[in-house]
Amino acid sequence: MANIQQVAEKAGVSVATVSRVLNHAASVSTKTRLKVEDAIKELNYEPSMLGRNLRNSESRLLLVLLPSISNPFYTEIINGIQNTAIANSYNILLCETDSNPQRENIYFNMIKNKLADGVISMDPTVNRQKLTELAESHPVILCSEYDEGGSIPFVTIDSELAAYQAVKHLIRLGNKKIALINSDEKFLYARQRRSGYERALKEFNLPIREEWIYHTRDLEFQNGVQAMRMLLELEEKPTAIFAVSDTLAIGALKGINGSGLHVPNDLAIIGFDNISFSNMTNPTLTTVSQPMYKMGVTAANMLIMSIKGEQVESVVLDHDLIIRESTMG
Amino acid sequence: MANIQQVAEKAGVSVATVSRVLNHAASVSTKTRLKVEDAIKELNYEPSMLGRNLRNSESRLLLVLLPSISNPFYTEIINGIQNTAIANSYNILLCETDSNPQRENIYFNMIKNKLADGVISMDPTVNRQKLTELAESHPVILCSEYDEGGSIPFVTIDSELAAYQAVKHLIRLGNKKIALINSDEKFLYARQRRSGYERALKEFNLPIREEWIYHTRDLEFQNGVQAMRMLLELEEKPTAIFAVSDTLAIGALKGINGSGLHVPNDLAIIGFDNISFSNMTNPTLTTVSQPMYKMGVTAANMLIMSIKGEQVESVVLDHDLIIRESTMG
DNA sequence: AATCATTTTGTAATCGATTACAAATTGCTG
DNA sequence: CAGCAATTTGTAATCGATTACAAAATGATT
Repeated sequence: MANIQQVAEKAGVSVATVSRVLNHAASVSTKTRLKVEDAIKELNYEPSMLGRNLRNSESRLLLVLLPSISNPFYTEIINGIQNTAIANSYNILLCETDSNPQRENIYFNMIKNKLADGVISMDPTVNRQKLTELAESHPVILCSEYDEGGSIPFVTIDSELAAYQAVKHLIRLGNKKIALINSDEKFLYARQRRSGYERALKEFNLPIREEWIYHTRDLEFQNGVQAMRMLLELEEKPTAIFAVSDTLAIGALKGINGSGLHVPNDLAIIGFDNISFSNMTNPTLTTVSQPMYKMGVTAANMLIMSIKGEQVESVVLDHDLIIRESTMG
Repeated sequence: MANIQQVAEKAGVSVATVSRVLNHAASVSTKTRLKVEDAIKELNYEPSMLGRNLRNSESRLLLVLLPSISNPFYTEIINGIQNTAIANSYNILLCETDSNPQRENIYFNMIKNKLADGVISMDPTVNRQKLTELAESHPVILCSEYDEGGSIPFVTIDSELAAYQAVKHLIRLGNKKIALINSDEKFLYARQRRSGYERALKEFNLPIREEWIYHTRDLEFQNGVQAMRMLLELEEKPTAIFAVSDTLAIGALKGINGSGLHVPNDLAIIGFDNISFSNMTNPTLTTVSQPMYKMGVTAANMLIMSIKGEQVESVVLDHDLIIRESTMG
């Protein structure tokens, strides 16, 4: 791989001139520009990002932190981020943290070391303290999960309201015994969705029963299967389920199918996220749709503004309740 | 962010000594080492990857190219890659190419520019010519999809054999009319799986009928639904389906369920990949299991060896047929 | 205390780019 | 063609690390 020095020699000019050609500086005569361009082509030269970044302190790379790529929820968000990034001549690097602090550290260092210009974090398990610290000197945006009262700009939806509306939909269908399959309430969205769930129940004077609230360890299908198994063993079984993610809801659906009961006739079920698979289940899954692509676009735009040094405001986007077969009993 | 210069000043030593401490060189006296370590802590210093990489021509970063993160097939492979990388103090960056040559280029440049030390490509649509060119001077490993007769080391399974066995299983169950839902045959795996399908049919003297072979554009669920819709409109309908990916098979399952037919009683179905969803469908899906985690581990090990300058040989791993409800008619 | 071997530290070049400033070239005018 | 302004090009410092080599410090031996 040739370097700028060799190009300069071949073209019979100085490295400064080559650099000017590379950066489309106006002050290069057509004649020398052509000479340099020929040399570049002949040597198959491409400028080193490393040298350039070191000098410029900019990489035009954006980091996207996510806990696990196995959750299809992130797919569309990433598309939105990527398209927006590319439109602004940035590129993205996906970083799977596996909720592992050591890995987080590595990626944080990439930011500190100017290997990347900014970061969008979608990892709810990320170390808040460290992220806040990083955000003091580097551009950081939170996407989907955020910090109440924190200082980092975020883009998200109103989880509480979405949960409230979902549960209200179940109540309107005549359900009085509604279970919640929640994830760990260390996550803000989990607390908010529980709160929306309870608000709806209260509004219709339905009791909030602890045994109908199940907390899963992760968001894998298997956790949903497990949750449903527990709920079906109760003396007083629920007639409807609200799960805080589609993966859990699909697991629950599986659990119900396995027990001989029927969805939606015996049990109605609502998920959250509208992942592509939620439309492939039998029956198809009623779910809350987050504007994932738009979230990605918004987060990327906010980050790019932030890199430019502009102030950015947090954004709350709209959601939709997508009614499908699993609540058409 | 402090630099090595400031640490040296604070500790009252030269930058060389600081660098030696950072790299655990033996020739530093305990006294000065402690001084330097104190200074590092006090200044909250972390070495710049940029400066270091520029000098060392090594980044300890591995690139993983994949066409789309929405395909769950890649999830486990990536886990294998990541764990292996970390065990060897490498890190990985996930690069979604979207089968877009421009994006590919960007990531190829990262390699050329020493922003990353090597690349594992899982993208069957990647530009072979360019990749081969890159592989002449940089470590490259192909994972899953590969090049027949190419020079780049790969890790994969025997797709032809797997398809042959899957179709033979359908034949043994008494099926005589077996359809193939294939993807675009520009992909090697698609040609191989078709070939295995045909070998099984021939062996049992069953006719190969073009109208029972459907080619999809992509591997999305929706493509499977569409394929099934076409197959069910045929005058002579198949009694069994072999789909070259679980996503297609799940889509097909959906298409069958929607038509009032029953799996496995009316139609048996086999997928390919054993993605986590395949166990969540109703009925659960019989499928060919690729040793995805192991593929990831193997590919990463091969790449790391290759970076070290060692010669590596291509590997073909074993697969399994996982028999579930969709073929238990 | 002088000598020499060994250990420890420092100096300065290097990686590949960018850019302020200086220097050279060009073009124009009288 | 001298003189000056405008344009074009080159020189050298810079970003932040590593490391060959030189220099200094330490310790052992006589």
